[in-house]
Amino acid sequence: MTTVRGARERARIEVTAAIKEEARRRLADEGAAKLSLRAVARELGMVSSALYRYFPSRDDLLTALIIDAYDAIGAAAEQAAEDLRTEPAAPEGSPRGLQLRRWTAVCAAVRRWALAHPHEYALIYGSPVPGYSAPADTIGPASRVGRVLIAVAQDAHRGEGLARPRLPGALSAEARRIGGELAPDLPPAVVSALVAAWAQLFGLISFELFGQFHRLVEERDAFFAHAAGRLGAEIGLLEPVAPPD
Amino acid sequence: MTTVRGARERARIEVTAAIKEEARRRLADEGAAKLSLRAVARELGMVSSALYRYFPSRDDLLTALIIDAYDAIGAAAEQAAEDLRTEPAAPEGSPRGLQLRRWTAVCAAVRRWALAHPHEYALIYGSPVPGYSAPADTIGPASRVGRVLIAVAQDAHRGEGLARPRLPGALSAEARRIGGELAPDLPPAVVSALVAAWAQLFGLISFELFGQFHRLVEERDAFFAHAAGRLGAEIGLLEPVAPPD
DNA sequence: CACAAGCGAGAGCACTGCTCTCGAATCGGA
DNA sequence: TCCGATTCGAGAGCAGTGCTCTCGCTTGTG
Repeated sequence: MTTVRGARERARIEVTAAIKEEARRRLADEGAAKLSLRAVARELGMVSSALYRYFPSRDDLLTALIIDAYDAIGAAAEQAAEDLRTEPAAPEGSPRGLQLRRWTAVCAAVRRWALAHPHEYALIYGSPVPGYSAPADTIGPASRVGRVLIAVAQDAHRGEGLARPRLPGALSAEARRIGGELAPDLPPAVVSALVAAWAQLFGLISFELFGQFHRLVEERDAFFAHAAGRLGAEIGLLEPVAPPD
Repeated sequence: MTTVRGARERARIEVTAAIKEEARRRLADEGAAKLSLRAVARELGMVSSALYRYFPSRDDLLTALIIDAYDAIGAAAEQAAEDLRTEPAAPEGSPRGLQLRRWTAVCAAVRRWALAHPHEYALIYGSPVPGYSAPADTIGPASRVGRVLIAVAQDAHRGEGLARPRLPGALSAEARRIGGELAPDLPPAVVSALVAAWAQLFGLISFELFGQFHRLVEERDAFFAHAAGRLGAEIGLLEPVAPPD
């Protein structure tokens, strides 16, 4: 990619990384709202004004953290999808069963990352920060998880097809437009269901993480796994055999 | 309820209301993170220290706003459910169809309130504020929307029943526990689906409100209506007639 | 080698949440 | 009616914040 030209540039990269690292640490301790540039600088043994050589404002630091967080949660999702790209050991289970397992595995990986990095998750999927509107740099990384979900749906569709009821007229055109850019091979009904499932997935995670399930849902792993499976069913990833009775 | 005893108490109530009103105004302008007690006090023509007679800290002011917001969005949901308690004009449509319409109407009302009060919505369903853990006063108001969703499901179940596939073992006991407190008459599978649908509903709303649908979903009313209908189907609120082919 | 660019340090400004003290207004009981 | 107690607004003050500007020192480049 970009090559390091000299000692100055190398130092700049290292200091930038150290600032983000320390900021992430303080973020995990006290949350985004209490994250202060001065405290980060103090902890790094530099004076606050020096930090402005690396990030022009507090919002720019937060933006960098947001991009990193999107990348990290996207990488977790991609890794989970990659791990199940081919049938592992057990030979039983149809290809469609495999894609459903992939789907729930991706959902579980996203949730796992969120539980492990609650404040970074809140940074990207909680309320947008003060008067802050996402700059263009974030939209790429922000779509990584969505792209993984699309890829799983595409693999399943290439396998044996995803059947969904057709959509109301207005939505059908909309779904065709969305699908045209992201997944031209998928039926509009699947595209529409995918977008909804994508949002709903983060609804489940956010409610768990932000305390709405407090004293309500206890068996959270099982609850989430089941709900993720239902989301998969909603986009057409059905279990191969429907158990009779 | 509580009666006003004298001029002092009446003044206190009025000033408290004025502070919250002004705080809400500034909240809508600049978001929760930039809401400052001093600015509120300044706008009200009082000195900042005087404001502490009414709210011991900034977090307490935010807590009051949170409770009000939960109450407002809960009231919006309750109103929508009440409006459709009995079949309006059109006589066609089975009772189950009515409950599905009630369900989507409640979802739409919640979304409408969120779109009209984005910052207040972010306050309650966005990231929890700085190191702030919800005090006990909020859990009552926080559950109003959920209770409305439960009530619609209960009315539908009393009508002609809600059929849901049974749950995996671990979840069945969990759903029975949850249902025991909130809706003893509902089958565990419905309870479980309700909790998931509740979280997923706010996933849809949050993604729209927090900009994740930017340049992705354009026909948002139609998209949401359809997704809310699918959520209703997920708890067993099926359309009376399944269109063949 | 000289010039320019990058960098850290320090001072400073306007702002914040919050505390404390001090009078004035108000209330309740005798 | 009066008087002590409570409540309240005003002001000063403290520690902390984001951010700017200036001043030298260091480092890379022509």
